[in-house]
Amino acid sequence: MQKVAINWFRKDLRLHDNPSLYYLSKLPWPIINIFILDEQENYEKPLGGASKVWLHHSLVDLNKQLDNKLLILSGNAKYIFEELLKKYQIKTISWNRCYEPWRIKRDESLKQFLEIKNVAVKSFNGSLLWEPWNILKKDSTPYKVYSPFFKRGCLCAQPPRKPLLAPEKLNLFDFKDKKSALDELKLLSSRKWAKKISKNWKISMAGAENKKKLFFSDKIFKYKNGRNFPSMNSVSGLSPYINWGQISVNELWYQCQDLLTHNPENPNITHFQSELGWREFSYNLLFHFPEISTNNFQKKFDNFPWINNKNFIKKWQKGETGYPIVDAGMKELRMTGYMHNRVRMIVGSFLVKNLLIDWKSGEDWFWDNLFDADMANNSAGWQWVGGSGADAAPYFRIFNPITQGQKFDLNGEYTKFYLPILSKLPSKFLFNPWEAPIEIREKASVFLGKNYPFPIVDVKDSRQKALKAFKSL
DNA sequence: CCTGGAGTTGTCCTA
DNA sequence: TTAGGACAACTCCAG
Repeated sequence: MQKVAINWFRKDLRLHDNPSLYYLSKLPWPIINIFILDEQENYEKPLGGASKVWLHHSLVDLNKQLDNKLLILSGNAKYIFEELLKKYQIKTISWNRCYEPWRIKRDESLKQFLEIKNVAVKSFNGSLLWEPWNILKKDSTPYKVYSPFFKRGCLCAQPPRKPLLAPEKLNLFDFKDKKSALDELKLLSSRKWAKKISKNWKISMAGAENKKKLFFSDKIFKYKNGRNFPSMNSVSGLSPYINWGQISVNELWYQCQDLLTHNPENPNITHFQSELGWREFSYNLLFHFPEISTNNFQKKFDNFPWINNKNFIKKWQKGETGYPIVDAGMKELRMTGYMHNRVRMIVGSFLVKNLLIDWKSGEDWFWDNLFDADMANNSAGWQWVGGSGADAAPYFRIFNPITQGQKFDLNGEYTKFYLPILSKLPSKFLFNPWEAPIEIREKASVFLGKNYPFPIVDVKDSRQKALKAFKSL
């Protein structure tokens, strides 16, 4: 039997700074590169629609980079490896670690199974700057507050791993009896929507590299403040690439370190690093408190009197709440598979604190529609917005969608782009069109209840209701 | 065990 | 028009 090594690609779809692949490239055996669509092993949260679209294009690209020798399969990983063991003498199987609770469990039992079969199993850290089990307080319990987690925990720990280069030479095993092609995974179930949301993205390693270059050459120097303004395009936009590993956070981290040597203590650069720190924090929470993806972190929220009005959920999803900044955000999500961070907070606050809908409904919708849908970030983010999370926003912090619009979308560029129907409205009324005199609305061809909805709730009333409900906990 | 300071992202009212 | 304080109290964390 042919001796081989297997590199199992998961959420590390890149050749550079890939510890697992790098390791195998130094061994004498030809490498079978494999990707397994294993979402059916995660009953609770199978991949969302947008994630599948991103994955599809990513796999096309990765396969190309690997000379068309990527083996793409779908199903239960254990059975798949069992089959491969019948055909090959597998010396080593190696992968980069994932941190979702279901994967940790699955990988553990898989490791045992493979070791019994005399396969050497290796796993590496390819996606976190610090391993969650290494960042603990002095009493060796995990952190629950971001600032000490990052400042004391991360920054005082061993510095992150330095990035690796792509292996110079890869001895790729030519897998002749490919059974499943990418198309059989049916990742593009709705081609029309898939096409629409992919339009603004180059979903490939080259696309990732471009976006990264663009960010580091210029945008990062306005990051700290610019990131608050959705029309400024000052955010990195790297999250989907980070999610699937086309970009390595270690590379980002050390690129920041490099920049910092020429721009010491530049607050824009350190701010971006601290955003990477938030990702670490989310993973830290998910690792130490795996229930956060389904349960309120603060138990008292289990008694919260949510009003799970289905009609409101629908309107929120479609961007028909009557609050332009909220609706624009929800349209951005459906149109591009992405939403600006500032707007994520606004639509999140609105769903939870004005519509009184459980954060899980929001989490589900984001999971299905975001290219960067990531279990750790998504649950931690929503619990933060909802007030039920670790170190969450205090309950009285309720965003006002009118004020937020006026403050962060000053000239309405963002809102008008996603809601062209409002483009002729004077900025004074852009975020509260129902308060505009009827003549002004008519002149701008805005007909409330016809081509743009009336607000579905009153923010003042609903704010008071939310405050009361939170107090009752 | 005790103590004190601090805690991503806001809003509203009042003077 | 603008700046400052109230909003509530609790838990986390380090010394």
